[in-house]
Amino acid sequence: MTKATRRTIATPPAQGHEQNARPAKRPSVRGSRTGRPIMALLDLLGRRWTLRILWELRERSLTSRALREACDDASPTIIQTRVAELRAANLLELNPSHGYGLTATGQDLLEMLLPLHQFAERWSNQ
Amino acid sequence: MTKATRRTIATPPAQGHEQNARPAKRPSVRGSRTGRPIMALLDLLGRRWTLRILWELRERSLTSRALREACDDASPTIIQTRVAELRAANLLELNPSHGYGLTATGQDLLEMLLPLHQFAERWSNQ
DNA sequence: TGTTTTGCTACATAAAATGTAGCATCGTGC
DNA sequence: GCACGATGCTACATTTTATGTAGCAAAACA
Repeated sequence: MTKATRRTIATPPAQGHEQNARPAKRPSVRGSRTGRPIMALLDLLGRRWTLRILWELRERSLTSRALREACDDASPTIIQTRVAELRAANLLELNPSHGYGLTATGQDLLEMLLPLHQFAERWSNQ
Repeated sequence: MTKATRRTIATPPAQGHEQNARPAKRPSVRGSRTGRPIMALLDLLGRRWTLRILWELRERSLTSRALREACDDASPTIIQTRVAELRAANLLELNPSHGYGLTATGQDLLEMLLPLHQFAERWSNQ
């Protein structure tokens, strides 16, 4: 691979601390090497099921199994992977009593995504 | 595959017309079968390079090659695939003189994504 | 005319996602 | 104590997707 090397740096791009998460296998984000956090964020959100996971947690926490079911029964492998990435990115946390939920940062992010709901309705009727 | 069957319905989910795009190989969106446009949208945006492509076109049109370079020299195969999907979704169009650019709908969508830039900056400094 | 540039594709290789099964742990009820 | 179910998470073989290189045909220049 001689082109854009992929996913080689930690998440968030300039953090330097891995609080709140066990070591994910690939706790990195493509684009973060450029020093452009937006690229790192777009890469993170552009991975399969990531947006959906955040969306499903928008108004309640879910256990890992419930989250999986909410995501059209996606395979546990990928849900665990995405959840680990999102925890490393400090967007998601595991509360032993309630399951997975958004962090304060994650809620900030989600608020920006909520308008997508209305857009999607318009878009589907075009 | 006995679980969630993937990407079987046209985009946007309820359109019924394929204006503005040559037949993409997979002009469909996972989740659209549920009748929940937001799921279809999250699936579309959650494919690799899709958010990045929209982002790179936020303030100017780009030729296919320029778009590819802007996307960290991603492989032409996937850029063409994503571009075809976005055209089928009526978010992106090809203007023979300027290259690829956002449609009016695409611009609507992008305006919702612009705040991500500031969020990303805060997020990377946490 | 030849030379670029364009949009796009072929195709072999590498990487990621899927689907099934199942492990270890923790709490609850008995 | 000890089943029992639910939880978080993992193994692994198969399928799907992405990558990287090369290159084609058509259009736009020169």
